[in-house]
Amino acid sequence: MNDTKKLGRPRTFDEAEALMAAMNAFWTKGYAATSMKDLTAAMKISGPSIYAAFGDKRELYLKTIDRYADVDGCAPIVAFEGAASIEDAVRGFLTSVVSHSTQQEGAPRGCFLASCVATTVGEVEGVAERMEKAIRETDTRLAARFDKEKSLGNLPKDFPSQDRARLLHDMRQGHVHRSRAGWTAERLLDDLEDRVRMVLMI
Amino acid sequence: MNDTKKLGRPRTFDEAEALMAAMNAFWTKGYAATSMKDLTAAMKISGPSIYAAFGDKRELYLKTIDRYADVDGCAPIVAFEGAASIEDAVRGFLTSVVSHSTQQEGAPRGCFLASCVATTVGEVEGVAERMEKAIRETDTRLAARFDKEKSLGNLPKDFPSQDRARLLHDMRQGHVHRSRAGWTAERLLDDLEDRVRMVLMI
DNA sequence: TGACTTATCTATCAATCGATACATAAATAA
DNA sequence: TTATTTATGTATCGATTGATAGATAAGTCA
Repeated sequence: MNDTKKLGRPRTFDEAEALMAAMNAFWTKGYAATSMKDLTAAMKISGPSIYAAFGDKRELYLKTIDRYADVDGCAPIVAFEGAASIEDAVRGFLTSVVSHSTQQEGAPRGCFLASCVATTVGEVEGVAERMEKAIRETDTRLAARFDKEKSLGNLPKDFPSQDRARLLHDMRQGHVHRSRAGWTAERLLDDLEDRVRMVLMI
Repeated sequence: MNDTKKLGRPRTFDEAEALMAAMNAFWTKGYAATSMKDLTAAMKISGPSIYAAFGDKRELYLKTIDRYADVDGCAPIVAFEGAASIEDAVRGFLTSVVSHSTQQEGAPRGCFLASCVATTVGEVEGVAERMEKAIRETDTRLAARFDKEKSLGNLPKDFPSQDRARLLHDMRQGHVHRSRAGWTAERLLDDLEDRVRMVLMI
C-alpha cells in the first residue's frame, strides 16, 4: 500500500541534504544572523520553496535541531555504547567528540547544540525543551553503560554512575568550547588519557 | 595635573552602567539578534549617544566583552585564588560558577563569554583573540595555584597541574551550559563534592 | 485529453536594520 | 559677553530583513 508516486510536481531537491545545509548555515552564523538569503544560497532552493517544504525560519531551525540530535550529535554516544571495554568506551567518546568538533568536513567547529543553548534558548520558542531533552538523554545513556559495567564487575560497586556520566558530558562541553575558540585536535587530545583515568577512577 | 573638569557638555549617563546594560542585552539575545533599538532601551541612551561614546555596534560589543572578562568572568578565579586550602579553592571555584550562572541578579543565565564563543567567533572581527586569551588566562591561573600547592607539599609531586586546570575549566563550561539550558543551582551542586575529589585525586 | 495537485521562480511587500545629519543644549575658556 | 567643545534628541537615510502574491512548470488521476 506504499504509493511511491505522489501527486503534483516532484521536488527537485533532496530534503535531507537541504536540511543539513541549513543546519551548517545556522551553526556557522547563529540563528539570528542567518538570513533567508544565506539559507537560499546554502540550501540551493529559492525562498518560497523553503517556506513550502519546511515552514518559516523558526520551524526550519527546529527541524535542523532535531536532525542534528539524531545524527551528528549522537556520534560520540554511539562510539561510547559500541566499544568493547568501558575504558575504550570513555576513550572513544572523547576521541569522537574531538574529531567531530574539529575535523568534520563541511561543518563548522564546535557543537551545533551548544550554539543553540547559548543563543536561542528562551528566545526561540521550542528550543528549550529540545536542549533539555538532549542533555537528559546523553546523561542517561552514559550512566546506563556505567551501571551495566558495575553489574558485570568491571567497575567498583560504589562507582557513582550518574556523577561520572555528567562529568563526561561536561568534558564534552569543554572540548567543543575550546574547539570553537580555535583549539586544534592535537591540543584537545593532549590530556585525553588523564581524563579517561579521571572518569573511571583508575 | 588631573583635570576633573572636562570641556564641553557633560555626559548624563554612567559609562560603566551603560556598558553593563549593553552586555546584558547581548548576553540575553546574542550579538546579531540585539538591535540598536534593544540597546537604546536597555542602556537608556539614544542611538547617536551610543555611537559617540562607544563607536558602532561591533565596537560596543567588544567593549562589553573586555568589561565582562575583567569583572564577572573573573569571579570564580578570584574565589579560587583567595581560598585558604586547595580543597576550598576548588570547591569555591565551582560554587562561584554555579551562583554566577544561575543566581546573578539582572544577568541572564550561563556565561557571556560562552555565548560569544558559540556565535561570534569567526563572524565578528576581534572576538576570536579575546576568547582565546580568556581561556588561556583561566587555564594559567588555575594551574599556577596547583603548582604552588605542589611546592608546598599539599599536592603530590606528580600532580598534573595543567591537566587538572583544564579539567576544572571544562567543568565550568559544562555547568554554564546546563545552567543556560534551565538547570537549577541545586541540581548543579548535586555532584559538587565528587568533582572536588576528581580534580584533586583524593 | 483536461482537471487537479504540488513545486518552482521572479518580483515585491511592509517592517526593521544599523547608522547618520542636523539643530539644540550645556559645559569651559578667553 | 562670545567662541569653542562636547552631548543629546528628533527625524531620517538607504539597505536588508522575513515573508508572500501570482504566474508558470511538471507531475498524477479520471
